[in-house]
Amino acid sequence: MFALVDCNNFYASCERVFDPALRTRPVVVLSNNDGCIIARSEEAKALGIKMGTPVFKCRDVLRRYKVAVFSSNYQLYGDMSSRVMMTLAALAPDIELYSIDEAFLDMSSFGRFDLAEYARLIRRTVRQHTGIPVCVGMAPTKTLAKVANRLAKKNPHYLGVCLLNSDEAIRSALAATKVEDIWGIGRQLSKLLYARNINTAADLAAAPAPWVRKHLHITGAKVQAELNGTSCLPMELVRPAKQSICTSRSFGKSVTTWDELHQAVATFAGKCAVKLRKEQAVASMLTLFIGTSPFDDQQARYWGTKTISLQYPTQDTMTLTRAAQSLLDVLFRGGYAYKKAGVIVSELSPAALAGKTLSLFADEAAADSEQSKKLMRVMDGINERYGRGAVRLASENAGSWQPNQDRLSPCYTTRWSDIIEVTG
DNA sequence: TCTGGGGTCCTAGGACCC
DNA sequence: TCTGGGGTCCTAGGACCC
Repeated sequence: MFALVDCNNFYASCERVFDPALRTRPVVVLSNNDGCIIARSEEAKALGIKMGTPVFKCRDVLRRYKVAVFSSNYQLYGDMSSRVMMTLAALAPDIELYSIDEAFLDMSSFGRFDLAEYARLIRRTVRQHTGIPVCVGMAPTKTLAKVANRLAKKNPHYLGVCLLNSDEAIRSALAATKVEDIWGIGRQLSKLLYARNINTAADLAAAPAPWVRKHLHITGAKVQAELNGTSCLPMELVRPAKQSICTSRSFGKSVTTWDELHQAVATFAGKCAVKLRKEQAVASMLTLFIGTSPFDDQQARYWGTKTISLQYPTQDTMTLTRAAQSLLDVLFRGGYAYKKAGVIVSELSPAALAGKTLSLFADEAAADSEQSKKLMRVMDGINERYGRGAVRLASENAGSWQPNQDRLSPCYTTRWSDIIEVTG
């Protein structure tokens, strides 16, 4: 048996934990540039506010119903997430951290427990330790546990727990689930399935396997097998090493000058370098992309992307920044209103192995120098202690490209200065 | 006026090898 | 007239997830 524990309306719930006055108000959380709605409390959902709606399209509703609106505060959500996960890890030994607000638990060794009762215990404990409401779905495969969790969320009388442990329970759960609500079946595949009159999870489970293999490929075949009770997706107890790392942002205002774009690109490359060092990895490739708004029909459009392979695998801020900026020199075209840019580092390998193979060309460095490593350690140490950006490259400048974040809540759990009242 | 960010996996097809 | 068989690697693009 697998359990899927999923936090309810996670970002909205995080904001609520620290402000009881919000408990009776609808709450929404916005995307990075305060552009779209990416999390909604139940009350906000009831107002008809859809996931991903641009804020400017629902401004009236937000105002009329006094909806509490927040910029996204990933420091807060990340910290709340680790509290939830630590609580779960104490309740079940084998846990897979699936996303910021979800975890799978391996329940196979809980045979002598009343699973429904244990699920309720999980729910109570997480609520008590963190203030975050969660739902628990349990079933013989991960995909069925997802189905169960969704039912627990949707039907209030389940009281946040749904256990699928009999053929009968599984059958009726599958019949009550549309194909588009199955984990692994997205928009395109749903369209294909509906066209074949395969409408529910029960229909998909019963569809001819060769047809599924041919049209939904190997991933769809696994989904079908999992719906039929054959577990194909094992627990991943250790997080696999990252294959790529990306830092990208939409700009608060359009950027037209090379200078400002240069600053943004340096900042994104610098953030990638920090993430690389946190991952203890080095990168061999770097990609830069820059572009105009895809929504603005009045302005000329441009989208440029270019990748280079680095001379040697690196995690050095200056090396990566120089590489990104050299790509910008190639990609930049004057006369456009740029709205977005990003840096991706890829071909990652463990930093511990870097430089262990000799360069073919003896006079070229094959890895970051000791000096570079020392400098990066010091930079990271200072920024850890005094806050992000306390020390940085001069080229990483703030500018009008910075995203809007007008409604940011305090970092209640990670920053003293945000919660200490200054009384003079 | 105003539209997110960060990932993974799979497949098809081309280029190339012997 | 008749023109093989069996592979690998790489990349772009599409699909999915949260």
